[in-house]
Amino acid sequence: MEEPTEPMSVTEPEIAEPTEEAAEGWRLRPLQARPGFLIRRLHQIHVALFLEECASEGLTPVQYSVLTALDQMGAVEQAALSRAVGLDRTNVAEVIVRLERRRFVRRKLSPEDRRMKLAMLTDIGRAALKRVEQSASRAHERTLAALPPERRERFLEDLAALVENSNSMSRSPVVG
Amino acid sequence: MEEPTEPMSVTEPEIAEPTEEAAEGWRLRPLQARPGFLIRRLHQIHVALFLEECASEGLTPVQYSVLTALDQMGAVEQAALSRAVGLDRTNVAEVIVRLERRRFVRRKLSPEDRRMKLAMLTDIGRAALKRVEQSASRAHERTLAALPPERRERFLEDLAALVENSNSMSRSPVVG
DNA sequence: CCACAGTCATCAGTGTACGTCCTATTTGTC
DNA sequence: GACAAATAGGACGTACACTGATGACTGTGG
Repeated sequence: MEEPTEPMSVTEPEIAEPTEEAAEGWRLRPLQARPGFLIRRLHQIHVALFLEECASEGLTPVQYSVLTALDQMGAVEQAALSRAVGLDRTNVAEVIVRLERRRFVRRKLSPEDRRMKLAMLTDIGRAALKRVEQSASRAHERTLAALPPERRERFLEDLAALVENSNSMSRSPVVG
Repeated sequence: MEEPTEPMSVTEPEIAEPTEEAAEGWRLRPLQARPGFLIRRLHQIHVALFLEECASEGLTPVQYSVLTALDQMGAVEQAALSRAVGLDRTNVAEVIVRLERRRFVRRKLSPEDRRMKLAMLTDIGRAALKRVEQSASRAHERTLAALPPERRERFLEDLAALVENSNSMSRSPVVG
């Protein structure tokens, strides 16, 4: 893939001030080289890869996350699920509804606290999760394929550090 | 990329060798350490930071991208804009409608090709973009704040490499 | 000159993500 | 036992992301 019509080298002499650059010089970069843009694109790409790999089961990345979390947690209320997967709580509710329609998930009122509806995997859901795991793995693999293995680990560490550092941003910090 | 060489037994003995790990053992990691999860979270976080920083102008990251692209490109049709910002074409249309409602963008039929509606920045839009750029920069800065400066550059390179490599995934590959 | 393939915009439908306001239930406190 | 605070879930509205389908228009080839 060639350069986008030579967007004039970003590494020009005088912007070399690391402090300036780091501090707030993002607008000196072309749009396509800014962190927000790249993160959005990589997210788009991973979702596309995931959907392609998991087309047979028709599961989205988020649905897969919810199923995985339920598999690990057993019967939980939506709020706990929300914290575990870093999903907005209203969104968790919607995802659960979809999974319930497909009989992957069942809900029942908690006997202890009648405010709660506990969600849990059904056998059908567990089987679907099992079937899809290899595909999900391939999607993850393909997402990182461009990086040599030793660079991947470091990339994931950086990713984790950034997420950890700003975990409290976005309504649903992950508490797991 | 080579094949995952078919580990075949899904019910493998639970412990993984490092080689296995790299190849396709993503499901052996906790959900919260998998690439897809981290990428989704970082995207959530950046959006939240961006919205917080740019609350005064009420612009989203995508709207900012579209304004920036229009500023650089002049009057363009939606399809070209879609390719430039890596946004789905139907989504570009929606974003343009929102920006048009706020008088940031104007549209007119192309005199040459009456299939096209050319979108362009208004003076109001240009002024808003100018006002918001510092805030957008801060959002970018905060997103990467956890990484020491020398690590940031490498992280962005990796990010760019991954995006470049899978650019054709997702309906809207970015063409320079 | 007309049929046809390709391009551009739009519409309808699904899913993710978040905010805000609202109700039901539990719990802490008096 | 009454009542406010806290919490779970639901309802509604906005924005992004993609698929598939349709209609308008263009530039060809026959």
